[in-house]
Amino acid sequence: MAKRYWLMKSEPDVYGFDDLLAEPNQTDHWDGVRNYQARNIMRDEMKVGDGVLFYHSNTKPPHVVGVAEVVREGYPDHTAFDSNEKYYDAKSDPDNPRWYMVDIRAVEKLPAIVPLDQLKSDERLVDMKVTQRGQRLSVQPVTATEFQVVVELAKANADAS
DNA sequence: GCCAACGTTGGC
DNA sequence: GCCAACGTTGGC
Repeated sequence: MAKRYWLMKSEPDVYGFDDLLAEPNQTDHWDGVRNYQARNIMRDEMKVGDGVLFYHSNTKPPHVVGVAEVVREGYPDHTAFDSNEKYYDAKSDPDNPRWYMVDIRAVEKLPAIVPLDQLKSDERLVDMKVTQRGQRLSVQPVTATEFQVVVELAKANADAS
């Protein structure tokens, strides 16, 4: 399977790219996803080595901030089993887990952020889910081309500033 | 802070 | 299995 690419959303106030950079080995597990579509992607589709665009939502402006990679494939999200956890789900049984997560490692913080407006205005990115109205999926696929374009936009932004 | 979009829940 | 009610996401 060729390397694939994904976009993962997080609210910077909750868990931002800098938090990932601060982790040992710049690696952490992506817990707390409680959406079946996103779960399926993490459980079934994300593979070690896949590229990830790290996106900050619910901030002004929303933007892509960095690049990460998948370092561990889907495994049960243990935070669903612990009633002390914010993301506890009584319906997820350790013998038959409902929720899964992956581990990602920060690869690089982009030299400049790429705001959502810029993603929307680039004709090469019109099919990106994140640019489409009402698209809330927190883990979504992107194409190799889209991934590359976003990285290039970040570099161009840095050069222009 | 608002609210549109969308996912989930639960009564029937 | 439908669908109304409700909760959440997330841009604006």
